[in-house]
Amino acid sequence: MDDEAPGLPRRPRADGQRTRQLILREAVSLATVDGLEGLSIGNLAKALGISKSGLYAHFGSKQELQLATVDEAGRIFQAEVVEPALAAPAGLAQLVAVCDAFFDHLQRRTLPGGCFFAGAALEMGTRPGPVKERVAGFQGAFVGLIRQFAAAALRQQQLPAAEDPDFLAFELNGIILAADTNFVLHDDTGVLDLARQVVRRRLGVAPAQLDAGDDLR
Amino acid sequence: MDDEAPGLPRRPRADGQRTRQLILREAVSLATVDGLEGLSIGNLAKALGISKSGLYAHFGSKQELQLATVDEAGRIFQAEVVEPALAAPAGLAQLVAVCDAFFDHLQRRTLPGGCFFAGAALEMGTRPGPVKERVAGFQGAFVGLIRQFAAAALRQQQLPAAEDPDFLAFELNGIILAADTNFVLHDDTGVLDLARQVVRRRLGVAPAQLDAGDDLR
DNA sequence: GTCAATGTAGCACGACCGTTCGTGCTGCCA
DNA sequence: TGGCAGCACGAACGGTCGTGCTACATTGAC
Repeated sequence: MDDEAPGLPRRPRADGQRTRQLILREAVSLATVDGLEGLSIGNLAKALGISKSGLYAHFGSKQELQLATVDEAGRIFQAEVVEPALAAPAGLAQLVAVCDAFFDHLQRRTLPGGCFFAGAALEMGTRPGPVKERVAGFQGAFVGLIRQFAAAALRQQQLPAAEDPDFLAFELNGIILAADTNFVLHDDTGVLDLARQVVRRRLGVAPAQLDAGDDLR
Repeated sequence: MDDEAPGLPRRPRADGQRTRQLILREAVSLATVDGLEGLSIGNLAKALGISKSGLYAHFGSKQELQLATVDEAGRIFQAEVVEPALAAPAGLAQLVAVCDAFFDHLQRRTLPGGCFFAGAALEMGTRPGPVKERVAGFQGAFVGLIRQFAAAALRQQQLPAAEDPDFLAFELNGIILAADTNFVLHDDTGVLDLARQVVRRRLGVAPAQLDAGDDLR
């Protein structure tokens, strides 16, 4: 992931890495609003209160900044969506949990422009290069995770035997994308409630208590 | 749709309207690659072999160009997706037809960057203004159309009575978005075959003959 | 405590952005 | 057929883009 050319012994200082981390957090946020390509060095530096060249010292080029931003977005997604799902019991519950974690992730508004990867996938899909490949890698890994959950649920006979893990993963990924698109477009949390119900109805589990015990407002 | 400020009696010439049409077609194509915001006057003019100012005579501002581009994309979508679906018999067949028409639309590669509205919705969702509103209008109308088809199929008892038109429209819209995202990202027509199967399995109709009689290559 | 490495700033560059201007050319209607 | 509005052009505006360069401040290791 964070490979470095071994010929250049770059030994970053402690505060430098802290600044780099702050830059990347802000970069992920801005990228969900302006896009990964529309993310500009000047805007990013202004939002952080540092100079363009000060920022530029951390990343040799805009493409390196984009790659590091994708990785940072992956870390956030891992912490906010994947890990909560992995904490759920394997099988059908995990399948529901990963969708709910995604909807919670949106509702929490960690990122101002919705899901980073949904936007980045459509934006970079038409721009071949290492950035697109990295985005595609994360997206493919996530769909693979859902398929893995679905296969486990099938093995535990918590789903009809006629179900197909690939089909199911495709559908659930679609529900997730539809939720993100409609949420971003209409800024209405009711979309997320609808999505939660759709997931449960599709998987044949009992509807959740949407108003009990969640402090997501 | 094509409203004009009534204070200025603009009486366009025939060749002017033809040029304007050529500009908009190219604008829609470029926008699916560079995004609606990344679409630049200079690039568009260069692609058309005309000057920036010559192009600018047709649209007073970039926003007007964007609005007209969204409308043109809507016309293309209407002709390529909606009208073929409307030609199918009402009910379940229409529900399948609208999805198939969308997948065909992608496979035909009318636009180089996949579905215009899928990209525009995610891109403009974070940018309030008239352009976002117009995109949201088209997107909402399309989901409404799917729901209408679903309701008709339910009325004709071609679907289980437990199905809900809103839920179904949400799911099918999701399948469509997943198909577009994966197709754009991986440039693999196999994704579209998978999507066609997913739709049929979900709706409980017989699998299509994917290789018989379609000249889509 | 010294010193080299690292972090940040300021400045400037060429290119491109959206936009405006002045100026011809030309299809259309009176 | 004359006149005029629509069309297209080249040039230029102020800004911002990504990207370099140099200079100074800060830091960590010896």
